[in-house]
Amino acid sequence: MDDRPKATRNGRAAAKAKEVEAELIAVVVSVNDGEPAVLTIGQGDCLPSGPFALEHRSLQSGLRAWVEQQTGHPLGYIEQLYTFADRDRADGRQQRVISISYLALTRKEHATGASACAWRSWYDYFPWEDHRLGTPKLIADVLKPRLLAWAAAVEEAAIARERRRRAAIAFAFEDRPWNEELALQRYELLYEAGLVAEATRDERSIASDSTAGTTMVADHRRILATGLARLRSKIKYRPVVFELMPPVFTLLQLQRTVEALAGRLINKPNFRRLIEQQELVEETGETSLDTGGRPAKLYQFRHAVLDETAVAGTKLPLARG
Amino acid sequence: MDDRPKATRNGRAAAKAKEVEAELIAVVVSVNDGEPAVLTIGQGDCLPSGPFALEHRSLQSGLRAWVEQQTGHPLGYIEQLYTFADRDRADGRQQRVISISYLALTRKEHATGASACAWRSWYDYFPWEDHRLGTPKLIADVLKPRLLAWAAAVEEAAIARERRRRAAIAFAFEDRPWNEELALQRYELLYEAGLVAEATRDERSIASDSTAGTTMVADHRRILATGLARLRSKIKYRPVVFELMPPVFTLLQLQRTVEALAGRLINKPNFRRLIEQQELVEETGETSLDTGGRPAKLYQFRHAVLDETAVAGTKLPLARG
DNA sequence: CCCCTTATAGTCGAATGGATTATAAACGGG
DNA sequence: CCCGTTTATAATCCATTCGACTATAAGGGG
Repeated sequence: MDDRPKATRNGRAAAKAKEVEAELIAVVVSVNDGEPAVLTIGQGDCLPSGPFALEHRSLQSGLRAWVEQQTGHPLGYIEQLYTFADRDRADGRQQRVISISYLALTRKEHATGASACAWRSWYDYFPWEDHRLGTPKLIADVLKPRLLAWAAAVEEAAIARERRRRAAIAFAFEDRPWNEELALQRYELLYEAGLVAEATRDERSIASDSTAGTTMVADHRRILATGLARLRSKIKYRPVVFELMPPVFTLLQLQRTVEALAGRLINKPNFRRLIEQQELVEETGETSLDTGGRPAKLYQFRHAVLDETAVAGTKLPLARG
Repeated sequence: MDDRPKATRNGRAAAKAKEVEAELIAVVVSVNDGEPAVLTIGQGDCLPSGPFALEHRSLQSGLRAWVEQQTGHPLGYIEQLYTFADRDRADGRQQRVISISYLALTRKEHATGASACAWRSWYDYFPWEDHRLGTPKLIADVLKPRLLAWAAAVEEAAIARERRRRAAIAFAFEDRPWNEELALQRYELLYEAGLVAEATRDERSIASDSTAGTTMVADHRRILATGLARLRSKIKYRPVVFELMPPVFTLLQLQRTVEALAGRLINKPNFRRLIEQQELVEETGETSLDTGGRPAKLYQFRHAVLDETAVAGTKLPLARG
């Protein structure tokens, strides 16, 4: 008796074609001078990607190889995002494609040679996500009225109400608080409402007159939104920001980086207190003079904390620790 | 010019075989009378699984079909866990297998027909994870000495120290606090140290005399550990427990379910306060008499909270909300 | 009726977290 | 050289949260 799952032997689909093509796709992020950027190829409308092939030792190493080949950029920290399969392939082939997406954090610095790649700001693709200078006018002027119109366009009152509620939660209408982590829900809502060009393109329906943000190929923008949402969530409970920082930095530079990711401003004293009480950084003893005012102390990441995983914040009232 | 990623056209691997087999695999969880269970097939050594085939509309629907076919159990809530590919297939075929794993939460109640499946307790597979009745003796009696021996078995002092530190963090040695979310790290540590049978089996090395927990096929136990860790983490910030509860329940039943998942006890008054102030439940007006003591109020889940996603707990000191 | 069991409410103090104010140290212009 | 500007850094205040504990209520069984 072999030790493989029974399903692979007697399942009802065992006789049919089961082969699929597996594609690796990367959301490579860096932050430069307070501007979050993503690594693109083509006309800035495509994420680095390539098929998973026999010569790759693992999914991760396959991804690294493709990104390095297409952009000249070696990757450090990477983490799996999501695996998609329900993509509509326009060509008639009876061949499924599975996309395994990854989030990579890096620094721009590496020279990229002559590759046809470019760093583009996140907020080119999601202009409604940057709230650092206040709520973007785009939301009140364009998105809100069109989302409400989309809700009103349906017959049933219950569905219309549900649409309004979803829009209100995602985009902070009706005095709700803005939640930066809902980036993916916002993109999907705009897609449903036909407010991003991908939706009308996929549907082959009437082209929308005004659509928001720069378009990408296939579902790449959705994958980018997935990475954005994951990163905004993760910076809150894991010290991943430091993957985006130079070896030595000031606390304000660190704050600006987090603000760039979160798309909103942070209270300065409280941010410093948070960083210090978690003992995430240590002083180098040096100071930086090019701040314009009083010199700022330079810090470096305490790599030791990466292993002190034990400090995962509980949320349950556990008994007698 | 077509709109597909360039990589699929001119990559260096384009000429080689790129087809892979995609396998769907499910960790189906339920909790019955305070005992967490996982749905298995075979001799309790195999998770429900099957290949992703053309007739499946999506990964999720493919998974649902396989689980229902193999176990007769319809699935409700499911979420993607992780996609693996670096498995060693013993057979010599030059064919990669990608495993896409899912976590499903359900209730045992559904009649499962005559399928060859069984509910097994989590803690059969991970006996070191149940701390409800105190720290299992297994840890101090077996795992700790063998982990320390494994650390001592290496030449370099730095590596030995690193091994000791990893073991101490994962298993709460040296007065560290126990962290129930590290279930996956613990399994992987035991695998590295050769303390689970899968490790010695995969290595085809000397069989270990004493190994811990019930073995599973291939890497199924690792996938189960992944699901366990994910669920233990998720119950802290999303109301997923209710997927495991009957429509109506007492607060103590709810607490026992969370305790079963977390593998540790919870402070009763504080748990009640937490549930109530989050407004997760509402009274039905009924009471339950079969508690043994004073009748307990019956509650039901407020499904409205599922949409109030806005309450994602922040951890950054954001400015002026 | 007493006692045991479980349910439910309330209290107390430490710690956390958001907002604000105060002080220190550089620079540049008059 | 003083003075205003800019930025860094420290300290304070207060509301809320959270863990641990105590007290009271309401059923069943001997």
